[in-house]
Amino acid sequence: MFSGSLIKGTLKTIILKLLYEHGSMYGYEITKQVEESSEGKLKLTLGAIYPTLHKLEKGGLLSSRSVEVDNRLRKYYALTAEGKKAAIKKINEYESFARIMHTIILSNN
Amino acid sequence: MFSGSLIKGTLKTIILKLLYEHGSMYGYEITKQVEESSEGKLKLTLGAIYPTLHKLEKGGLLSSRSVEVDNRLRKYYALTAEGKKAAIKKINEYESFARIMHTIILSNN
DNA sequence: CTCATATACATAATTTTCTTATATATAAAA
DNA sequence: TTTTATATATAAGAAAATTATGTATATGAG
Repeated sequence: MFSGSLIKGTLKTIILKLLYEHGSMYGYEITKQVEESSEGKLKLTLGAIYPTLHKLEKGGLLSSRSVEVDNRLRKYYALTAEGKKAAIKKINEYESFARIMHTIILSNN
Repeated sequence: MFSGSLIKGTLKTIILKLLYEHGSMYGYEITKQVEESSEGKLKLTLGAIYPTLHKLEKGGLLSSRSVEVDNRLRKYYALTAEGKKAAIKKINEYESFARIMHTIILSNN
């Protein structure tokens, strides 16, 4: 589980990407999905997820609808048209950044 | 130049890695090196570099010596024995994190 | 000769982003 | 019945960066 700080700056990218692929998800589901696809190595904290979802919605990138399941509320989020553009942009930015980090981290000079 | 936030959490790793490969460097040199190897795409701010170098030194990972060159001070930093261990650890952590991000970001499900 | 740019360090104020703690509530399993 | 899982929300605090500011020398352009 990393020293922690590496997750910083990538949370929005992860959320946007997951919603881009899955169509619509709720907060708790996002943490479970990441935990699963990382084989338990990356655990997103809900205290970070929820404020970020709210912020993205306020910024017009997400829309939400609340659904009652088993007497519990679930708030499903989905990308708006603007959100889809932002998702693609963020993913490209991450790829570009990862390439640079690869150059720095894996070079021997 | 990324939305900015992606650099967060990777600064220490970058510094430790560069010092690991170059033996010893000064703050300004680190920013130039990163700018060059990223083809101008990644610019580390000196307002982040200097406090981080001080912090790493205080933490025992770096040692420093000041050298006067052209009537200007240069503060060269190098890894301590502990710093070398930390560098290797940080690099491994980054690689592990990058692998997970790759799984999440580049998957279609 | 002066002004912008480059070199070189340092720190303070602010902002961004995340962690940890707290709160509420239902349901199932031990 | 108490822990674990599901599900959301927010507040306090810490961590890490950006932006702004300050000092100082050197060089090249105009």
